[in-house]
Amino acid sequence: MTKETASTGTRDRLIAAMVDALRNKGYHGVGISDLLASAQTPKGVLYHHFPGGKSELAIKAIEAVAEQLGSSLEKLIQRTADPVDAMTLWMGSAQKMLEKSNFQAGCPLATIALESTGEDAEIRAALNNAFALLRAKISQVLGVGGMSDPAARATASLIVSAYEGALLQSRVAESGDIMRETTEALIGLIRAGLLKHAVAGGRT
Amino acid sequence: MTKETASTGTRDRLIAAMVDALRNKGYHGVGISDLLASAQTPKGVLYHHFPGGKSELAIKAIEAVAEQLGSSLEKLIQRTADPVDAMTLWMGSAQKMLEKSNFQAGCPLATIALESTGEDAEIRAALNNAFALLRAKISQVLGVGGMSDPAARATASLIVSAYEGALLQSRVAESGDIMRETTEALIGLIRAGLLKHAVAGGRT
DNA sequence: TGCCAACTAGACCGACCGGTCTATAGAATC
DNA sequence: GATTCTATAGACCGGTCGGTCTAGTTGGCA
Repeated sequence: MTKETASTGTRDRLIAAMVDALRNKGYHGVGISDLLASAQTPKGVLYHHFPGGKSELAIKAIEAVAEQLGSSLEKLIQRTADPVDAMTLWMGSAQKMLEKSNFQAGCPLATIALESTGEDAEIRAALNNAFALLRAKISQVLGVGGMSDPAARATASLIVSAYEGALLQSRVAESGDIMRETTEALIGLIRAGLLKHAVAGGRT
Repeated sequence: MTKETASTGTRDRLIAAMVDALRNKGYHGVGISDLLASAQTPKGVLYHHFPGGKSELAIKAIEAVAEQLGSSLEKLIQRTADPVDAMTLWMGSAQKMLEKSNFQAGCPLATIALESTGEDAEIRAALNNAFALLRAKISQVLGVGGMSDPAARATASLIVSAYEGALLQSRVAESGDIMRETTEALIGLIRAGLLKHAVAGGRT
């Protein structure tokens, strides 16, 4: 899909600008001119690389985020023995990014997810793929940690939900407290649940 | 704050239109003309009732949502003996609304929360109040259920996070599955946690 | 060297954005 | 009955939106 021509640079810069914008203001919050300015690019270039315009750029940005998010999650997992520790680190790193940006930069997927309507079918599909990938990766980790398949799936959904919801609340609170509390409660409960399973032998 | 004049009707209709819009498209996704059309109102009326324009209307809408959300949560609590059951019902009712709207109507607070930037200080303050109220109400319930204060606070943060994150994912998936899984995992873990505390006598 | 494609560059456009302004209708006050 | 205040009504405005179009520039290849 990536064209591998001489100047992938401009294209990548546009995608990066869109990702950044999605993090900070959302899809409808950015204008084309903002994107062009932050990518240091004139207008024609955008429609050369993305004939579908703003929405196509957004889709490519979503796909790029999914890819990057997936691979960074993968790396984290390989580096961390305990899956629950890995999840704690994951939440922590998101919080760190939020705090470093002075509570501006959230998840690039979340904002456009809420802005999208039923008519934005392609955008929603890309987002759904991204979230599904995220859940699958986390679910897989939990499975390795000894959780049954349906339990791992459900817990993965909870983790991603908590992640997004906590980022959202921390952003408007302009404080990391909510995210810290959420992580603490989530991880605590998961550990307690695992312990109980280990003791009770998995009886529900 | 409410003026109690003859025609609060128009004012309320505008607020309702904004709440609806925030649910479905977000703040930047709606135009003034959309709002006026769905409230069946000419332009001058808006700036008569809300001199601050679109953003003031949004703030009033957020406050209205907070109030309504708080009181419906209160009612739910009074009707439901077990606090954890109440939370299950709460998640369930949000899911029902989402499904009934064909996965268009999410939480009116979440979208504008992510769209807002540091410059939208008043909007963020209103949102932060709303979320804080939500967490406080839930925390209080959990306290009644026998949880220690810091644990109740943290768990309340987790519940609100899970609620928002699950709605978000379900919306783009156009399926209630994620929300169902999230609720299942969340409630299951909380029950297990309570059980463990009851058995172990609260040792962490 | 000449050619062609990919890419860069920005002037230009109609539509729509949020917001202001003036005019009017209706109720309340004297 | 005149006046005043609140509310309704919509024409109007400058600015910005996303998008199109044409012209130049560059690099690879025959």
